[in-house]
Amino acid sequence: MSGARVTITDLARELSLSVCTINKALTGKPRITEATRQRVVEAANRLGYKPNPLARSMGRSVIKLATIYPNAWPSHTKELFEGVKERLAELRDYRVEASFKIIPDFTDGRAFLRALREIAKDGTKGVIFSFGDYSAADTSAILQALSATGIPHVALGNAAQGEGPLLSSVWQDCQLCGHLAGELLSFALPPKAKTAIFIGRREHPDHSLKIQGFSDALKGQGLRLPEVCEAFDDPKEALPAAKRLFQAHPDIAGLYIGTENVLGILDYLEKSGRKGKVKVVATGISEPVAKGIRTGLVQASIHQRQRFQGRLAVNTLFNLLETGVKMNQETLVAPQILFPGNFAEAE
Amino acid sequence: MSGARVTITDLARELSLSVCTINKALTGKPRITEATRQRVVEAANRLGYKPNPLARSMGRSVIKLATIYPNAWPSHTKELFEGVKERLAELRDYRVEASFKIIPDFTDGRAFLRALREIAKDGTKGVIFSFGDYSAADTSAILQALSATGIPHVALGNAAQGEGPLLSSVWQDCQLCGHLAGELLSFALPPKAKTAIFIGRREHPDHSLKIQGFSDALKGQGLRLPEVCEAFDDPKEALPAAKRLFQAHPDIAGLYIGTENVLGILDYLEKSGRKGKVKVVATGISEPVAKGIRTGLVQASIHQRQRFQGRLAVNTLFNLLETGVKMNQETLVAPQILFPGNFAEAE
DNA sequence: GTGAAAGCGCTAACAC
DNA sequence: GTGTTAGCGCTTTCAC
Repeated sequence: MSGARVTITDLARELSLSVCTINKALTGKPRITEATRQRVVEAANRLGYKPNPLARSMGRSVIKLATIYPNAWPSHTKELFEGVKERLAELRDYRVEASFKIIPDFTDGRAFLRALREIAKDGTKGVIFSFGDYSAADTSAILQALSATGIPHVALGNAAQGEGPLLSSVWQDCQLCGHLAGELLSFALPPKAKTAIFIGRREHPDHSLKIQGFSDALKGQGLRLPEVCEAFDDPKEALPAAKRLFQAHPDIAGLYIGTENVLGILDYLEKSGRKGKVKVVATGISEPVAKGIRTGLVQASIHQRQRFQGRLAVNTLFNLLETGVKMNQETLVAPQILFPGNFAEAE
Repeated sequence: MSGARVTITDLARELSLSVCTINKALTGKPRITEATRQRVVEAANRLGYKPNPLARSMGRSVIKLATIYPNAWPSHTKELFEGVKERLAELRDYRVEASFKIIPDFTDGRAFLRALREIAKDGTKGVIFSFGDYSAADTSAILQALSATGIPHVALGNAAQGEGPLLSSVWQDCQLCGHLAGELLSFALPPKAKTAIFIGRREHPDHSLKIQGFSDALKGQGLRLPEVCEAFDDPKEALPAAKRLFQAHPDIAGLYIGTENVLGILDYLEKSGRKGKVKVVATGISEPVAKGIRTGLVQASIHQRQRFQGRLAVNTLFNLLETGVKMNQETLVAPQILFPGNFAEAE
């Protein structure tokens, strides 16, 4: 390929400066005149200099990152942070170290704030966090506190309201999840068929986006709008909710379960003998869904790729810290469509 | 997390040896007694030593890789090697350099052999290659020649027959492609519906595996076996073949186009007014398929992720060369299921 | 404000 | 066989 790589030493020689000065110029460090900085930057562009991230990692001191998240939703939050851990383990070679603060009670916003205060003063350079189920007041207090630290932070798996270069959100593309579920069911059902969507709570941003995506897809194919059924993210509520839904609408031919809270719903479908009579698109790769796929109760699943989201959150922060790449305000992760044939390998 | 990382220097101190000796012991270099090697290996395990790949890359001399591939099938071979190039560009930081030999005539096995001979004696440490459409004799001569060089080599996008630690194949999981297509159509069609599969040639390993996967999936759902239709990877043959198929079987309700050679088939479907009357699962993300998706002629596509395959081929070789990780004899890349909603972002 | 020098963890010549 | 030494490209004290 093209010739040898341009190094910082080449620049130094070219400009008759020391490598150290070049470095200062290129990394925006203080003690340097604006004039020489200009010269260096110009020469770097001209010669096509690209810093070597490996050498960079080896040279600098350790970067400390921190994570804060609630101990909840094994199939969601926990998976997200498994991805985070995976990627952080790889980045140990790049001299990145991390601490993990797990908040036991996922309704306790104050505990989150306390954890945050510890982090703020131990040299942490970046934070990855997930909210629990907090009051609006707690949530905004946390975001404010995070912003006040001046430390870049990434909200993982949540829609975090806020602006500014310090905050970035990485989460699933809920609208696309719903949309694909809608396209799958339109693919399989006749035009007039009745469908329904199961979610947690309408007001939850994830869930309202899924409803929207699902409805849009159905409309796009000329189908009618779905029944919407809430189970409030409560495992005990799922079965009765399903029962009510099907008693009110026995002619439902397609079902999109847009939540990870699937067990009760699948139980109901099984027990009420609806296997094979209603096409079911589920969410995720948890054991209940896996079983549904095996037994033929569920035909397809939309996987939100939590581990991948977690890895992405780490990368976002790392790129900012290491290379200065500005963080996107929001990064939406596209889901994966799973059928029995590719279900097992998904992760 | 856990304490500071164990380095080669720590080992040296622990055993009162020089870093150089440690290095020799751990990388299987010559000039060292078996006894000390044992000691070092034991201590490394005991202390949990993990070499730092970054430092490794920075320290060693440049690794030269080479690629050889025919100038054919823009939507397949070219995409595969775009992925290779992408990954190789990233690995420049790791002091990996590569040369590209493109064989103009994709039926000329001798040209391939000549390119190979150049490579064999310029210090190349690994080869990534794709076959063109060669005679069986040429193919096996090439594999023999590759093996004779003693250089590790990865067959990309082909089923390369052969054994031994020097050869690895990375390609699409054709059977899974077929299987998923079958599951998609079974999801949408009534039990007795008639389906067909379009492929290049029955004897081609890719294509026979797709037929097998497709048939298996249909059988699994209690559907009948598909009609098989060959278009011989010839763009001009596709339309007439489609015409013959539908004239013989006007009641086909589902179609799996298992080849990238789709244009003629889609043209025929459009012109014969079959849009909306037959469910179509296509292959890949080429412009004709994109158009089919946009216009509603095609409902879904199975994407073989050529770029990803290419990246994987590079990684396979790099891991072997850098870390000594043995290459799998075969790595099958799982395809991605695309619907209109996630078609645009696929790559 | 600028530069010399040490160091990150490992590899590779070349002495011993 | 084993150790010494000099890099790889960059960051980071700490003198000047």
